Amino acid sequence: MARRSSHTPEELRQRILEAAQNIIEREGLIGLSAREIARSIGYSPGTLYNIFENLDDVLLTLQTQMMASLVDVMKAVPTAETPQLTIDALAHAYVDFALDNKRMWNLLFTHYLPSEMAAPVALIENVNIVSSIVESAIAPLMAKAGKLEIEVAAKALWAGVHGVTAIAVTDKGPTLNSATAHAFARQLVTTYTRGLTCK
Amino acid sequence: MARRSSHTPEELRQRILEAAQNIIEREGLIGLSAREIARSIGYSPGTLYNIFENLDDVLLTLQTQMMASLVDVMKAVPTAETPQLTIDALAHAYVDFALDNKRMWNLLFTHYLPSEMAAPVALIENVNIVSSIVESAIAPLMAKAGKLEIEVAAKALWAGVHGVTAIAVTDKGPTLNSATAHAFARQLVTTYTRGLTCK
DNA sequence: ACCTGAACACCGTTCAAGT
DNA sequence: ACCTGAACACCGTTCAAGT
Repeated sequence: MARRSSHTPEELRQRILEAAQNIIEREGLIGLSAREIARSIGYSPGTLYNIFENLDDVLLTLQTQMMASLVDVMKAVPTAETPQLTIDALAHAYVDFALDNKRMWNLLFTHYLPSEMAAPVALIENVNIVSSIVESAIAPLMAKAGKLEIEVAAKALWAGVHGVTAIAVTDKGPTLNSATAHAFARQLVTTYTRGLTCK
Repeated sequence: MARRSSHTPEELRQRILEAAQNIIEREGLIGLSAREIARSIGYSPGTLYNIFENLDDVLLTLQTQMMASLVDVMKAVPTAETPQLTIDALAHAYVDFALDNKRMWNLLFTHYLPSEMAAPVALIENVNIVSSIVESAIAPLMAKAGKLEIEVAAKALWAGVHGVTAIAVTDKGPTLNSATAHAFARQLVTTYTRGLTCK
């Protein structure tokens, strides 16, 4: 039986990705399965494997899309009056993005690829773009520093903001959680940038 | 069949935990299954459920053990000549611990509990102990600050160190990875503490 | 009391066979 | 060309039955 083609391959691709995202949002990674995706779009399990290599490929595609959205959000942050304010705005946008997409954002960092599978180029490229946005924002505070020094300073700070976010989204503690994430990110950014500019 | 009792319940408990840890170290969370644990200790799958509630219970117990080791490591860090050096040593110990136990350390933060299951008290307690160790180390730098202010400053910094570690252990980038983690943690600690003490 | 192993309701993935 | 669905080799978990 077969050849229903009520959907083009691209449509099918999108429906699979949407279905996967909905399942993850609803039940977390534990609830996700190839068969469940197939059920929810009304196709047989085999169809998934005509379009994607396997379930990890679906997840990897979702991660890539997510990272692209993050880059869009970060790029849309306007340059503020001072570098400090720009960095603060970037951190705010980053935390917001994570809080708005907790489960999917988590996916970006918690799903370990089976080692045979390489991360897609687009994903790595976008990680670098996020880095470079922060570097551009931090550079004016480090007039005398070299390129490498700026890169290190930016990456250390951003890893820090990432850590605040990572702990906040788990909502496990009474102190650092979703409700207070922005304040903690600001504390980190403020103190760190003061440390950079202060002798 | 049954009643072999070549092992006491406590022995069995330990063998299950060890087996689980070995599987995770070897194949990651993906390779872990109740049946695989049972096979590797030479018991039937059902036996696992005499000792643990389910597989998540095994994982949670492993997380608790891991967190207890981390606390031991952090407590063993001696107070150095200056608060900055003490904090740096604590960060170094934290990063080292994570690098020495990459997969298990990851477990501490990446395995989402099914929401019906509460984190064990011992686990939460130990998270608080780590916090308080950092707070004690940072307090001398903030003589005029209140208790709450110190807590926020310590938690923000530690979340930052955590973020550096989290990105480093994935070994995905050419810049911030296992080989450079210590340097990035130091950069963060140095700059942040300078920001704290500098007006 | 302790342990088994069959049973149930699931998985991911493949691929011959249908239209 | 596209899709199916049976098949294979797995899961987690339960629980009657055995010693």
